[in-house]
Amino acid sequence: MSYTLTTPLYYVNDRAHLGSTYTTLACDAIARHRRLRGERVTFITGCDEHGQKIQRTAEAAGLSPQAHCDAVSEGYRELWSRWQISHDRFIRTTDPRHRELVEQFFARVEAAGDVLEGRQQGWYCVACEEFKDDPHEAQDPECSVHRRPLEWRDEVNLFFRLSRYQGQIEDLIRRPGFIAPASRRREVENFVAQGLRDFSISRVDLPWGIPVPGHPGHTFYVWFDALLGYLTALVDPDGPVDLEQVLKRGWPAQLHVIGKDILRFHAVYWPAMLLSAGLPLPERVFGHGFLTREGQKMGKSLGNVLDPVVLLERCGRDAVRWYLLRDIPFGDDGDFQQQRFTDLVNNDLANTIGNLLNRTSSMARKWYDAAVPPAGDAALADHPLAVASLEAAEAVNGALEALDFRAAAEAVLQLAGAANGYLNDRAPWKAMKQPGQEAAVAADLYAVLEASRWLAVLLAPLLPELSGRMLQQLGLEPFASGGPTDAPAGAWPDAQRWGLLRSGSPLPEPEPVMQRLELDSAL
RNA sequence: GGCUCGGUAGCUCAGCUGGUUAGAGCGUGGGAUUCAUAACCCCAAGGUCGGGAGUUCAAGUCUCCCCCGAGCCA
Repeated sequence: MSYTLTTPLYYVNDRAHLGSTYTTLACDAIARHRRLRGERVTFITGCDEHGQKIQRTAEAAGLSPQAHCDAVSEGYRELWSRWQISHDRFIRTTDPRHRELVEQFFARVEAAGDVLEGRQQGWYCVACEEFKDDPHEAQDPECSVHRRPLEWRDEVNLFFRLSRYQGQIEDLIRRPGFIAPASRRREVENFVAQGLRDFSISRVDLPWGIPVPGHPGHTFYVWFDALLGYLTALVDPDGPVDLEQVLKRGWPAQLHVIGKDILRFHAVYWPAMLLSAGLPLPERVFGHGFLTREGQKMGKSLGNVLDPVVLLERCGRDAVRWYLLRDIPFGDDGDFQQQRFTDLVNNDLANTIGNLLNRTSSMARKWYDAAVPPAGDAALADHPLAVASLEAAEAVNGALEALDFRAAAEAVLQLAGAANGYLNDRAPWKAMKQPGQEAAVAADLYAVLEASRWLAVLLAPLLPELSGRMLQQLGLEPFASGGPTDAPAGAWPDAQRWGLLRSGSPLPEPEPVMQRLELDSAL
């Protein structure tokens, strides 16, 4: 089984922000889950680097466009590395290989008769890189999105014959699961129902772009070139560029994760382009929501931008991943609230899960020679915690399959709650003071340690690092989920069996696996 | 202005095709406990389900209008 998923190719107009970090973290969790299940994953991310907006941003900074792109895309690379994102490919649309692929793709589209020449006249927003439908006679119109003046353009452009694919696109978006979450589908359906219009795929007098072969003076419209980055990413990094090759390297993608604002491009334009070029279509496009902060939009003008680097340094990867994945329904908009962030991280991770392992391991070490106690009856499959563990595993696997991180996290917490409750009911610290209770206490502690092992197993896709620390605390090896080479196929599913923790195996001295957050000042 | 999605306890959200006293977690208050990261466990208070009208024996759940938020298209 092979699974290809993508983040958007981030536009290098500005540095990475919390939104792109959120998207990328979510994709990372999906990629890790698939790898743990033994699938061959190709996780693609990268940068979209062409367009007039980039050119002007670079000029404003006194840099060449290339230097600007190099700097910003390097910033992304570095950020993903700090977050330990497990992407397999990082594609830049300024990569010379990308240009070759775009040329090959365009040749197919042109051969299919889908490239038309047309005159485009109207008001243009450089920030959107789009023509607006404002009337010709409008006086100093501005872009409703960017509140910046529009520029008058009158040029001959190349158009992609989108109208030809009306029927096929209608069929596609009707397909259950193609547009996710399902609540986003109708919006696209209505858009398509209005009738698809050919859209322009080239610009004239725009040096910072890929030249259109056979059409001097034209460069490709950024979106046309950017979407193709998903294909370039799959081309063999060392061999010659061959479009046909992507079919053997993971295309079609199983999943494009994007922000809800660019759903139309991915669910309508992109599939039509692929149809024209005779390539198969992606299986699913998931449009997630946006993040606000303390109820307000984040923005430079408000000065409330949350820098992912600061967040990482002050709080750590596990905490941020947990908060974003566990508290924000994937697909909906979410609000980053510092108080809630600290509350959830401390409660769930430090207290409920971390402390459970800590208290149990400490008792086991104290009374059973610093080792996993004899299991006794606790090894049986009908032990209450065995049942609870199995249920949690089913819930986690199902939820992750459905991209419902929140439900997965809740299932983990439920198991942790059950284990804490069990411990309190059985009160081994009391029983231990009675004579003849050693075997019963041993079984209870074994059961809770084993349940803790399950917690670590189930957390592996969501919080690989915490999972690893927990396993080490139990004297076990962490799961590798970060790359194609280091995942022994089946190790993770195999770990989902009750009673694998071996009695008598040594337990290291307990150390808190999760530090509580103490955030006195604002981030 | 049009389309789409959302507006349920202080906070984040569940509530399937309308039907007993509207649920969970966090936060708050109280109790119990000491194995543990002032952790864990138990209990409680808190909501006229954005507003208004309507359909129905019965509406958070259906219809219409309005208000607020988000995205898309104008």
